[in-house]
Amino acid sequence: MANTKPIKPTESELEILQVLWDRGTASVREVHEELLKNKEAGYTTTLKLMQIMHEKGLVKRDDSIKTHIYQATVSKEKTQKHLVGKMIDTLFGGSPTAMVMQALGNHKASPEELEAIQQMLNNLKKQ
Amino acid sequence: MANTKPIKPTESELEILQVLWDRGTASVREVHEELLKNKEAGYTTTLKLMQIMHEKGLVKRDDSIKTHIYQATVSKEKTQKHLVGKMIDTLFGGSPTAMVMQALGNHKASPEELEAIQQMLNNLKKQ
DNA sequence: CCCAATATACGATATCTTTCGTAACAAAAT
DNA sequence: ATTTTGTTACGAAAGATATCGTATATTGGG
Repeated sequence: MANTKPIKPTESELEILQVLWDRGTASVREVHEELLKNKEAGYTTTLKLMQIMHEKGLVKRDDSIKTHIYQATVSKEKTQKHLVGKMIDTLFGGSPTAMVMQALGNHKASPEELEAIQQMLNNLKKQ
Repeated sequence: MANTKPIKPTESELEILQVLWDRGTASVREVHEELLKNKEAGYTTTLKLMQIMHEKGLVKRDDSIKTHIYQATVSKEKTQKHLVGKMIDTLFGGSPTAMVMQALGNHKASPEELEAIQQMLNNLKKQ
C-alpha cells in the first residue's frame, strides 16, 4: 500500500516541478522561459533535465506531437510532505513544532495568515 | 555586516553537524560511533567528510593533540533558519504560512506543543 | 625497545547532478 | 525547393558528493 518510491527530486528538478505544478502541463520551452526569470541556463540543459526526470518517472509526457508536453507525476503536496518530514527529522530532532516555531519566528507572515494558522490550531486542539 | 558565506551543508555533513551540535565537541571516533547507530559507514569515510568540512570552514578543530577534537563553527539556529528559508522559497512559493500549515497538518504535535505555538502566534499578532 | 592499536593524510574511484555542444529531424517560411 | 527555425536525442565533460584502501605517524603497553 505504502508508496515504495521515496523520490527525492534534486534542486533543479524541484524548480521544474514548480512550474509544472503551477501550469499543469507545459512544453520544455515554456518551462525554460519560466526558469529564465530566476536564473541563467541553456535550453538544452532544461531539456536534458526534463528527459532525465522522465526516465526517473518524476514526469510523464505526451510525445505524440513534435513538441512534447510534460506533466508532473508526483503531487506537490506529497513532495512537500516528504521533504518537510525529512527536514523535521534531520534538522529539528523530529519535532514539527520546533520547525514551526522557527519558521514563524524568522519569516514574516501577514495578520491574515497568522489568523489562518490560528484557525488551524483551534481545529487541531478540538480533536 | 551580512554574513557572506551561504552555508549549505550536504546531507552527510548535516548528520555530522547534528552530533557536534549535540555534544559541543567530539572526536572523529565519537562522531563516527554516533553515526553508526543510524547507518552503515566506514571510519575513514567519516574522517574524510570531517576533513572536508574543516576545509570548508563548517567546523574547527583542536589538532594540538593526536586525536583531533572537532567543533561546529556554524550554529544550529542559523543553519535551520537558512535551510527553512530556502525550503519556503523553493517549495512553498515564498509563503512561510503555507509551510507551517503543511507541517501542522501532516505531522502530529502534542497539545502542549500546540499551546506553545498558540502563545507565539499571540505575541506575533500583538506586534 | 618493539609491537599493536589508533589516528590522520591522501589519493583513487564511484556515483550523482548539472551543463552544454552537436547532430538529426520536422515544420514553417521564403 | 531551399533555408530558417524550433525541436528532440545523445554523448561528453565538469562539479560535487560519498566511499574506501593504503600509507604514515603517534602513542601506550608489554
